[in-house]
Amino acid sequence: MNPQEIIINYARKLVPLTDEEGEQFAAAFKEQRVKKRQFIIQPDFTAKSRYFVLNGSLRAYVIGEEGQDHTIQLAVEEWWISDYNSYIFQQPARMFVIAMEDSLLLQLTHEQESRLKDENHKFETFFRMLAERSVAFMQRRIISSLTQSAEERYELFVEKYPAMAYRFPQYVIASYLGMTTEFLSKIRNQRVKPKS
Amino acid sequence: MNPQEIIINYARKLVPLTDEEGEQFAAAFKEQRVKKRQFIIQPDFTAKSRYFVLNGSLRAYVIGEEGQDHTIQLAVEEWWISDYNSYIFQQPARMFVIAMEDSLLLQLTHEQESRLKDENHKFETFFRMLAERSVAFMQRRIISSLTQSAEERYELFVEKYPAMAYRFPQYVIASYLGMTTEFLSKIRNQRVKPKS
DNA sequence: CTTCAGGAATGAAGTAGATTAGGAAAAGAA
DNA sequence: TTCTTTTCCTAATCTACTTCATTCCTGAAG
Repeated sequence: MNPQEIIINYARKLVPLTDEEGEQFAAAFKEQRVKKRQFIIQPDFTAKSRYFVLNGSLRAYVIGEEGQDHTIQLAVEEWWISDYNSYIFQQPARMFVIAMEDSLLLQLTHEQESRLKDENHKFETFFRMLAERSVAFMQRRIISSLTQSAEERYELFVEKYPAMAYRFPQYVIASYLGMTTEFLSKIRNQRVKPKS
Repeated sequence: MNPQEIIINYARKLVPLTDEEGEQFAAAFKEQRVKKRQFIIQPDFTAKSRYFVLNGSLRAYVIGEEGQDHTIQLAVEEWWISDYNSYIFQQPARMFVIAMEDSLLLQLTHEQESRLKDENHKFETFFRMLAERSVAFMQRRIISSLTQSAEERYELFVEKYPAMAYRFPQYVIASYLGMTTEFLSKIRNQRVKPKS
């Protein structure tokens, strides 16, 4: 499947599109290849685009006071990534977004997205649904952080996203789940051992 | 200002509406009075509506394994509240939503919202923007929970929402910020003392 | 006025998870 | 291959925060 087909297919999971609408939608995106460790978003610059991952993986993070990094979002195939606070309000970003592997992305600029939404009600609906899904996703993450222990959060994560749990290095998972890499190491090895 | 004017005014902060469109928008809502401690959403029932607060205050929370409650969302005048995971996907709720004071709400059912979005592109835009703002808001909360200590989270909260910080009982604020009421008490009293 | 319930304060003891510091593997790069 | 960098592990110590237990405070209801 080529990139255009993939993004059209994806969009059709949320809204029905004619072939013509599909093409119109896909035409708003631009393919972008990024190499491992390349940044696509950096603090103080406004995030002009959001990105859809065709293949590869990325990570959004912020740097805390004492230099530790905290993973805000992860993305693999068929996920979106950006600094949304920056993208939505077109304000300077706080986050880094970096490629974890050589990746192929579809870039959608804020302008192109606006144009799409103006052109066709269905595209507006699409982005509304996308945002609502993010809300639901983030709410689950907030609930998890409020109600669960580090170990429970990790188990839930592995259960829901087994592919991610081994694709990203451990320090990334740990900082995504809000714990240190040392502690995650402990949890992982406790889980394996019990062969009594 | 009457309830209709308030909600129209509110909507106009996000999208321009003619007087006629404003009326059409407001007509989709139904006023609802709730008394302190009354539930408007309960686990296992599907959240049929979302609510806009005209006056009063509400709180959404989940009950953890050991019976502690965790505040997921707070709402005062001009805020919205519901169990969004339930509302958006029309699935059984996990949360309680309860009135903290006698309150006056505008209820918008899922059906009425759908009708609005179908009738006029502008309403679809409105709800898209609402969802995007939630995304940004929740992202900030996630960042705060990952990067800040209990004390820092509280200080940020007081700074951004000073009105809420004293309107809600302390145990509510504490469980919203992810700490115990005892610990918040300690933080508060440390902050006041230093008169050296 | 009491009585009672919801909420807040305080302090002692316990613990989940962080920090620190060491080194061992993987995995790239040369 | 060898060198370098990145990632992971182990274990001891430390601390931010929880738990538990008790007392205090306030306002509303009788």
